[in-house]
Amino acid sequence: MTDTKKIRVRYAPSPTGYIHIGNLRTALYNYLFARHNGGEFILRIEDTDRTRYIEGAVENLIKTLEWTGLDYDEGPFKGGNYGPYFQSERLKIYKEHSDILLKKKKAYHCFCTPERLKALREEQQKQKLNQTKYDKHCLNLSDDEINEKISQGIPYVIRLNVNPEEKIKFNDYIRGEVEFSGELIDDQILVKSDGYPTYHLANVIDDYLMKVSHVIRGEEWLPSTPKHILLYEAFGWGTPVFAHLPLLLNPDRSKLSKRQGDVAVEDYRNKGYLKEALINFIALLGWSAGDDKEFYNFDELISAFSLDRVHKTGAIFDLEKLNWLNAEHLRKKSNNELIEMLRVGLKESKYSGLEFSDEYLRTVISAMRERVSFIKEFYEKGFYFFEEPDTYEDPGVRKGWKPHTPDILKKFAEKISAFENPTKEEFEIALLETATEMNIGKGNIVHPLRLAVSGVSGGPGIFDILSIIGKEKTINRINRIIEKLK
RNA sequence: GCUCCCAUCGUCUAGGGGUUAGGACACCACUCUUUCACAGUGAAAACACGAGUUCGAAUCUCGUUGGGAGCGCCA
Repeated sequence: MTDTKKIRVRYAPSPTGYIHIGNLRTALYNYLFARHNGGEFILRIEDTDRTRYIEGAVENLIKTLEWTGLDYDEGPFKGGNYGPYFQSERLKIYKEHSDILLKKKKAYHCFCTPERLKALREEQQKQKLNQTKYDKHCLNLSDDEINEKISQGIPYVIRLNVNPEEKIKFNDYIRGEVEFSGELIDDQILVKSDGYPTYHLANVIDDYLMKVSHVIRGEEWLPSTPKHILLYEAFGWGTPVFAHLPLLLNPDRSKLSKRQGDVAVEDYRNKGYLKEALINFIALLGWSAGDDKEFYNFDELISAFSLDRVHKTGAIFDLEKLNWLNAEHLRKKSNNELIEMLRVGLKESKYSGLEFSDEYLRTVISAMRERVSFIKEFYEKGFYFFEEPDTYEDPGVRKGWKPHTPDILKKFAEKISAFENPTKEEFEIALLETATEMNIGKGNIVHPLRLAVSGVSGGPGIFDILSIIGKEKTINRINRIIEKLK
């Protein structure tokens, strides 16, 4: 196997407890890129911050990822040839590699206390220096001094030794050539005093060892990419292709954040968004195939996706369009699929104690499917299919309810009593006859009748509603509204 | 503040030297429907600004302005 040319990408989240919607987009683009090109998609857990350990976060992350359908080829609980896939289990590897850097003098021990560092930063800020960065205070410690301090148990970190003279240039797949001056780059901490690597070190080592060909990540990493390049160079390794994705934005164009709405994938899941809609939507936030197609299923995305057509501008996460897409995807579902989904929703609703036949739900679905964007709307907008209306929408009452309306409705109730189990057509006949015999327009019956059976003034065709709820309930509800509006 | 990135309707975007600057969401109107929705039709809505290159810039170059991100023993 000529592994070297194989496309391998990774999604490398840190286990914060949930997946940020922006991270899902990053994961999706990695996934689509891999699948489109017959490459591999790796999941790696970046859990090197012990202070942020959250119980169950990884499981939750994987569960959410599974829900979205982004299946990975290598990763936690699945394995692969380049594991382990938890960074916390790769400490030995990082140690070996930081030793190499130390030996090559590309990195050095630093014994400065956090207090000194803080004071240094403040001093530099006060002097209005362009950049606050480490002053290489510990760079020239002799081997003896270093060993002495280590044996005394003085905590230390390992820093990258950056040559300020150097210019770092690289070619970003999405942005083209980007150049940084070495004098602005800090002597980045590579290994923390607890012995754990920082993101920068671990990320570079893992991407190299895992043979990652393309690093596709958010734009927020662009400024620290030179550090990573320097690291690849220090090890004498070639660099992967970097592709920095545009950010997902709040409505005020700042980076998408909690403060301004839901950012966790599970929030959207809990709100009843379809994974198909969410995936479709975020795929289009920063990428387009170049045509007018907007509705995609998963396979269509895989075949249409190309990194070349990812653009550079951040995109606002616009709920309106997501809602529309959700409705579109929902309407594409078969009745049987919708029955299943509706049953799940019903079980979590206030109607959980009630029993409904598939046949009943099917009729409700046909009546409502053009009117809903979410599953829950079947029983929220169409509550009158599941319970008696208790209140009556006010504009409907004021506009349609006249003094003689109760008589009209009573007449209609009489008419339908004559039928055993009236069909939609028979309900219609009953209404027609009522109108003729009382010499009134149909509207005088239709609207109050709708109000009586549903409590609201909008919804499916009146005869659809009547035939779904049936004769008994219709008559009961007519009597009830007459009583209530007396 | 410094570094880097970015700039087409309100939003997502197409278009990359010659276009009536196209589509979608949202909004509005009309049609259909005695309701609501769906659908259809239509309206309104954008190349941030200034120079330069060119016969000709939304498109190429530079600058300005604006926005964003990053500057941690977080990732």
